[in-house]
Order: sequence, then C-alpha cells, then structure tokens
Amino acid sequence: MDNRSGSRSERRASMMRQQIIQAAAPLFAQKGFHKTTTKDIALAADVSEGSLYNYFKNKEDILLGIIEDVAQEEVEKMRLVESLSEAPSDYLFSRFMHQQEKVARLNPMILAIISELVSNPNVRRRYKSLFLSPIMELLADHLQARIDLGQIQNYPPKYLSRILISLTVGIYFFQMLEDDIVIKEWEEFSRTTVDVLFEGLKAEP
Amino acid sequence: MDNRSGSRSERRASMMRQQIIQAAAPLFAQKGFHKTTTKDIALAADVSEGSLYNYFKNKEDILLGIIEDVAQEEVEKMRLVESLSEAPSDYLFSRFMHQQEKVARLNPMILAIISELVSNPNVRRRYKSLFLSPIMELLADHLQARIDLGQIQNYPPKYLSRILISLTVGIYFFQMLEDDIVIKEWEEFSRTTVDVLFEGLKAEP
Amino acid sequence: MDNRSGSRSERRASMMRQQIIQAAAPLFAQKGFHKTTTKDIALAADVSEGSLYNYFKNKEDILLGIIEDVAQEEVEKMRLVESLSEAPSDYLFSRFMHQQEKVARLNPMILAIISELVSNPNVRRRYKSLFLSPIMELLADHLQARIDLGQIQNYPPKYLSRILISLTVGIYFFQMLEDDIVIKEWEEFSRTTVDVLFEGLKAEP
Amino acid sequence: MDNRSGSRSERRASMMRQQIIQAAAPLFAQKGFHKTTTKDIALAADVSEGSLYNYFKNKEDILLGIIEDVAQEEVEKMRLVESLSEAPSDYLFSRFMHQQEKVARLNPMILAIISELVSNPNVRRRYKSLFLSPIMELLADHLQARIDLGQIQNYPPKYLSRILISLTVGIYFFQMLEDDIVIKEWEEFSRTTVDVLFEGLKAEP
DNA sequence: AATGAATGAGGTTTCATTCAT
DNA sequence: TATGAATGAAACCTCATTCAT
Repeated sequence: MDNRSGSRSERRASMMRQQIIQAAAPLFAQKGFHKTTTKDIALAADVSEGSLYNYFKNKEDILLGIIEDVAQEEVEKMRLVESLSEAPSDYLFSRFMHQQEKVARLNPMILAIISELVSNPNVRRRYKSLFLSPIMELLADHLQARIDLGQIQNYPPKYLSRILISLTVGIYFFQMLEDDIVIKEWEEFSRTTVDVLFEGLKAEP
Repeated sequence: MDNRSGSRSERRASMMRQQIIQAAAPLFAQKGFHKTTTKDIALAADVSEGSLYNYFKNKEDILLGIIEDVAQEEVEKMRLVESLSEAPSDYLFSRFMHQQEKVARLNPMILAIISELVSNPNVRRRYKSLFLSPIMELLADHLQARIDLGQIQNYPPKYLSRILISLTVGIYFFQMLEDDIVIKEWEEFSRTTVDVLFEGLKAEP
Repeated sequence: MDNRSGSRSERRASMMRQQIIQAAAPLFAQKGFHKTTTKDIALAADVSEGSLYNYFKNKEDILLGIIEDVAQEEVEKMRLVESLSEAPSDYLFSRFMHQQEKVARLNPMILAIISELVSNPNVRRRYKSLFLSPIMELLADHLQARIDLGQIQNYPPKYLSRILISLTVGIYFFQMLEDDIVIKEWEEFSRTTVDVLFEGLKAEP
Repeated sequence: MDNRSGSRSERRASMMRQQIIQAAAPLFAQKGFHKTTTKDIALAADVSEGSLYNYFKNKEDILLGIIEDVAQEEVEKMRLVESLSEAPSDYLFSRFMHQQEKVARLNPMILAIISELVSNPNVRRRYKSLFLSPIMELLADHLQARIDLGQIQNYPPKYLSRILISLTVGIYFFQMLEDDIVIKEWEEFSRTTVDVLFEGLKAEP
C-alpha cells in the first residue's frame, strides 16, 4: 500500500502488489471473480502465475487486497466531500450523489466486490471493516453536524446514513443493469432524488 | 411452474423442476452460484446428477429457472400490496418497506441472483425482463395514481420507482451484511425511512 | 430380416428391427458410430429409446444388424454382376468398378462400418464372415471360371480377388476424402484402372 | 517435432509433446480414438491428465499431432524410396509394396487415423494436407519420370498414383482384418500384385 | 410390447496452487 | 525472487442402459 516506507525490498514488494492489484481489478470487474483465472491476472500483470503467490496468499487474497485499496481511495474521496462543510446541505447531497455516480461509472470493481459479498464471509468482513463502516461513520458524523447546525431535521444519523448508502447501492445496481433511465437521464434522476430527500413526497397542503 | 395443468407427465416434469429449484435455491443463496456444485444440488433435490439435465439444459439454466419462479412470486406479492389502493400513502410505503424486508429475510435467493447479475448477461437479461421491469411498472403505475389523487407530489414516477427500488436493494444489502442497525432496529429504521420520504430532510422553517 | 415367415409377432418384430436399422444406418454414416446417440436413433426411428433394447441387445448390436443387412444386399448385387458370365472380362471389370462406385456413393454406411472395424473385434468378425468372405468367394469363383475359359491369365484367384477388393476399398477411401480426381473424373479414372488391370503398366516393347 | 532447435524450454515442450504422442498413438491404434480416454493417455505417457492440456488443446488435438508426426515420417520414407530412381520399375513397385506392408505392420496408428477420417472433418483436412496430398504428389512426379523414360505406359499419373494408393489402403485393410492370405502369403501376394500391375491380366494371345 | 424418466459411471476439461529450477 | 510446468481434484455434462408403469 504505502510504497514510500520500509526497506528497499519492502518497497519493491509493495509495488508488485500494486501492479497485480491494478491488473486484477478490471478483470474482476468485467468478468467477475470466479470467471477470472489466475492466469488471466498473471498475464495482465505481466508476471508469472507463480509470482502471484509471492505477494498474495491465494486468489481470494488478491480480492481482499483490492478491497483495501478501493476502500482507502473511496474513504479518502468521501473525506473530501465532507470538507465542503460550509456549503448548503442540498448542494452537498447533490455532490454526494454525483460523486457516487462517478464511482459507479469509473470503478466497476465495487460491483465485483459486492457480488462476492454474498457468498464469501472473508470478503464481507473486510468490506465492512475497511469500506462500509468508515464511510458510514464519516457520513453519520457529517449528518450530525448538519443537524446541530439546524440545517436538517433531527433524525438519527445512523438511519440517515443507511438511507444514503441505500441510494448509492441503488446507483450501482442500475448502472450494472444498464438501466436507461438512471444512466441516460442521470441529471434529472439525481435532481429528483435530492429534491425528494429534502422536500419529501407529501403533497403540499 | 403451473403443476395443475397439462398431461400427467407434464405435471410430473413440472414437479421435478420445482423439486430441483427448491433444492438449488437455498444452496445458491448460501454458497453462491459458483460454489454450489451440481452434485450439491442433486443431493439436496434427492435425484441423480444426471437427472438434473433431464429438466434443465445446464447449471445456469437452473438459476434462470429460479429467477422465473422468484420473479413470479414477488411480482404477485407486489400486486397484492398495490391492491390496497384506498389506504393513505404513508401507510402504503410502510407496507412496501415491510414487505421488502420480509422478502430479504426469507428469500435470500434474491441476493444470489443479484450477485450473478454482475458477471452473467443471461441472468441480467432474465432478471430485468421477468423481475425488475414488471415490478417497476407496477410501482410506477401505482405512484402515478397517487399523484393523480393529489396524495403525493408530482415527480416523474419513473424516477420515484427507482428511488424506491434503491431503498429495497439497500435493505437486501444491509441484511446480507448482517448490519445490526438495519436488522435489530428495523422498526425504527423503517419508520425513519418512510418519514424522510414523506416529510423530507429539510429543517422546518 | 425375413419378414414374411414366422408368426405374426415375429413378423412384427422383424419389421421393427428393419425400421430401427433403416433409421440408424444413415446416422452412423453421417456422424460415425460413436457420435450417434441412442436418442438420435430412437428419434429417427420414431420409437422410444427403451424400445431399441427390445429389438437389439445394445447399441453395438444395432451396428451388427446393419452389417448383416448391408452384407446381404451387397452380396446379392455381386451375384447379379457375376451372372453376366458370358460378357468379355474387361466389360465385367468395368461393371464391377461402377457397381462399387455406386455403392460408395449411395451406401456410405459401409464407411461407418469400416471405421468401426479398427477398434471393434465383434464388428470385425461379423464383417468378415457375412460380408467380406462371401464376396471374396464369389469373386474368386468367378475369376477361376475366367481363367478356365482362358480369358485371363492364370494367377491365383485368391490373390486377384484381394487386389480387386483393394481397388474397391480405395474407391471408398477417396470418396470419403472427397477427392476431386476420383469423384469428378470418375469415368476416366475408372477406365484407366480397368486398362491398367488388363493391359498392365509395362511399356510395349 | 524438431527437438534440437529453439530455447531449452521449447525443446522440453517439444519432447513432452513427443512423449504424449508416443504414448497415445498405440492406444489409439489398439482401442480406437473414442475408446481411448485421456486418463489412459496420461497414464501411458506418465504425466498427469492435466498436463496433457499444457501441450494439446484437447484430445482431438493429440490425434492431429499424431497425424502430423506420422505424416512427416511416412513422407520422408517415401522420398527415400523415390530416390532409387535408376532401378527398374518393377523392382521399385515391389519396394513400394513392401514398404507399405511394413508400415501397415509397424504403424497401426495409420488405421486409427483412417478410422477417424470418416466422422471427423478436422482429421480429414489434416490428413489430406499433411499426408495424402504430399505422398500422392511424390508418387505422381515419380511416375511421370518413369513415363518420360519410356519405362511405363503413358497413363495420367494422377490416376496411377491413386491406383497405387488404393492398393496400399488395401494392404492396411487386410492387415487390420487379420486376413490370412495377405498376411501369411505376403510374398506371393505381393509378387502377384506387382506382376498384374506390370503385365496385366489379359491372357496372352 | 412400449415407454421415457432415472440413473450413475465415466468422460473431458479447467484451474488454483505448488515446487523444482 | 521469479518462473511456469506439473499437478490432481473436482467440475460439468453425456449417454447407454434399466425398469417401473
């Protein structure tokens, strides 16, 4: 991960891990974890199949490595969004939505991870601890701050954050299914979502 | 599917398909499609491995068969919810949420399907045409009716239905991850979600 | 085989055997014995797979049945050729060649049989006793008669018959390989063969 | 094939292919292609079943590899026979016959190939292009030379070569059928064949 | 006598992982 | 440390044959 610290050999090893991860991620994203062979990965990473096992315990371990990477990256991005803390809340939600849409579009790896969550407890554990929990915590903190500022109503942040994550997962879901509405009419869909979130569905009296 | 019509042998065949599907579904749900072997399925269905292939073209075809079944079942349930058309809208959304939660709890098969969506175009096609599209259509029709009655605001139903589906997928997602909040505090989470949907997040002026 | 004798049920059985054989032969000819499934045969014969086993011990037995049939038929034809015993010898050889070419063209079953000879001793035995030996005997007798008449030279008929059979097998061989020369220039090829047989290759002094 | 050139690993790979081919050929020859299992081959070649697939795409590819090998070998031998170009023609035909008889006796693989020709177009193509066509070309060239020298009559070589090939195929055929005459009285049979070829059957006037 | 569903042995092939070089 | 050939377990699937109806 961090390839600036440690001895030279440690740095080298870290770079190799990166090289493998960078090669494996798009493969997993395209073909799924199970349909990607170690040979595919070795070829794409330009190393031998045997070498994979010098840097990762096994194929699953590569996926876990990817999760770590993606998690770090995404949590970082989330932190940046959060830093816009003076902006009005609706602008912020809009930012959040667009951020997630971009992720779904550019980082299909996340889908491959989600797809493995179902049947793989290790992946589940790792995903929760490195990815979901940190992000939900950031979200909840942020929402609490907004509540404290009186910008949004006083709902328990732990529920609100889960609602937001659900909307995010929904974006991934529709992207994966190549849903024309969510993809081609993204701007309107996104705006509607933010509006509903802020104004509610209830008809004005 | 329909095992009351057709000749005796057709009925028998239909029952065998059911028997196999009933056996395969929980396996796929627990272990995922790829980690479930045809041997597992045959054992669970109490037939020989060879017999599987008298009723299904191949392993994937069993999954497609399951999708058909689950889809029919769920679309049916959705129709029932919809029939409560005189109830106030918020009650209805509440019903919808609870319905979905029950599904997520009792029908983990859906997750296994979703997990295969990522890497399997056939599954994707079948899921969209038999499951997602019909349900979204029902939802959209229903929402339009509510809009016409002046019960909810005039947002495009095609976007609203996708927001609701996202919330549903979110439920599956958190169920799968064994998220303590969504599972153990389901009542409160559900109520909050419906409230947010109806009233919006925006602080009262 | 003989469906005019025996009790009614025996006649029926004999007809069923014929029906199956008639259906199986072209399949074996096209796809080969191993790539033809009993299901294929049952379908083509318009009987159930199970019924095949009421008339034949197993799949191999169907092939053996076909051999019997084809053998009978071909030996019969050979007898007819032989009956033209007053004709000049070269005309007769020409007839023989054309007869064999027609067989090769219309009865590709023989190739399927030959192809199984290699690996199947039962087929080999049956083919020899019902097909090859009778035909070689007829040939040899005939050749002996010609020799006695002073029409052809006094070579041992047992060798001559084998030379003729070799030429026949060659025809099958080139037909199977879709050899343009033997197929499209059949007339010339055939004439040349007969000429060589009669006149010899040796340059005139 | 050529295991003296290329890098060390290429040489190694080439030797392994040879090892597998050497093991598979007699099996195919004895039991036929279809009744020989990959397990049989692996056992005989003293490698694991999996390893077969490091050197051959699939089982058929092993057969194709064998064809290549046998073809090369036989074409080479044919070239040697041809080089005896000063010998009298009848001696040469005699050599040709004996050469083919030896092949039939020692290289039963050819029969297994022929047996697959019937039902397998790939085998057919490969056999024609690598085996039959080159040999027939050599034969035809040689015969033309003899004609030019005035040693044999002026028949079209393309027909003569096919007659000779037919006689060859006949030898394989009778060897396979364990024909007592051709096998035990080979010398006489062979001499008779050459005599008939040269002198013709026609009774001297 | 006819059926065709059920069987299960066995076939080919794939692939994650190991290990000698 | 890097390699990639070798492995072998195990997966999916086919199909000749049987047998209850």
